[in-house]
Amino acid sequence: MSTEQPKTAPSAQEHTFPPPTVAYTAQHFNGSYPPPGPPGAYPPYFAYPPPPEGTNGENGQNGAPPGPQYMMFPPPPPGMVFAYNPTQGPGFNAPPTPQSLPALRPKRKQVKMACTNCAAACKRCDEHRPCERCTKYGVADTCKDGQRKERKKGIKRGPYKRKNKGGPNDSPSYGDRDAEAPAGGEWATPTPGGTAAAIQAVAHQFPPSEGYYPMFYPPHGQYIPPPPEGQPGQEGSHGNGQPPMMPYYIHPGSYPPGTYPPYPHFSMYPPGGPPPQQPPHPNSHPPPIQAIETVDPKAPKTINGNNAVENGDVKKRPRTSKGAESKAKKAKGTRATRVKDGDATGENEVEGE
DNA sequence: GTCTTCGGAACATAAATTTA
DNA sequence: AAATTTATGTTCCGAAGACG
Ligand SMILES: [Zn+2]
Ligand SMILES: [Zn+2]
Repeated sequence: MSTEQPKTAPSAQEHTFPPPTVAYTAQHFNGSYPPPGPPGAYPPYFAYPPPPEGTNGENGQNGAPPGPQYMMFPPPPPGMVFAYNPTQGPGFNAPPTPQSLPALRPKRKQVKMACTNCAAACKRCDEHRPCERCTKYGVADTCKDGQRKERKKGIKRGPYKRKNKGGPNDSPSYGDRDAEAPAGGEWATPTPGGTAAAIQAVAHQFPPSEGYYPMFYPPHGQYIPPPPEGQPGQEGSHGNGQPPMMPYYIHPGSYPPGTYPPYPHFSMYPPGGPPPQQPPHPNSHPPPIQAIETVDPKAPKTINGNNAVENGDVKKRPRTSKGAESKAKKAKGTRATRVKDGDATGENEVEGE
């Protein structure tokens, strides 16, 4: 893979599944996905680290990724998610590629230059003058373009790190919206309302950690209820299109050393043991289906699962008193002059008034 | 509840660096 | 020269405060 993020991808063992606060629905998975059970009982997907640099994934032996049934290979294109197990790629052949899905989210567009009022208010502007917002607030007369200051030149930088684009084993990071389609065509577009679209929605809810790719299992199999509490979960195998095709946990510690990625050991239950409670009777009626958007315009920030508020840490914001937006009050100095990092030599000032 | 304010993620893109 | 990476300055999302 390439592209951004200097972060270290967690190992398969370390990977934790996001909590399935499910919104993916049975109807999108032909009625058998997700399997019934308490929240958190099943991971929504499997994730594996990408193949190490310099390997080509031919046989799954030392240093190379294993076959398609275990490894997403070829790795999913950026911002894409495979709807099914890939069945084709270097080192193996089978029916055509699985369906891939377009980037999860469109980029936010912004105007080249916001008017001073909008900039001060940190609100969306448009290219009209007066802009819509100023008109709405009755300050059309003060709707003017701000002035973008010139970037400073002559600043020395350290060496650039190569990002190795287009190498034979290069595959972009999941969520990379800028990646190009592979030679020979475009990314497939999911049928709205179809399984692929549903999976896309799932991917949206559970973005994989950096360096990981999501892998979803289609509901070809039937649901196999978990064994009674205290009993070990049934091991699952797949790859031949056989059931059960449902989420299983990857068990750590069962990897042959020296292989990559380690052939995982599947279980219905997480390494910690079976889920605390029994699911409702599997034959009971499925829960009500809610519609899921293929592309949610406002989902939690970031697609790559970094950033955001760390631990529910809420930080207080100092308040300035009174302000006026709603009327033809006063639009002050542009907040756009805020300087985030105060280490630059250049200084800037609010241009008074 | 509505409205304003603003922290900081997301964007856009020029400058610096590397490569052809 | 072009291609690529990085940094800088910006926009504006979304949620915290203010305020009935
Ligand atoms: Zn405006
Ligand atoms: Zn305006």
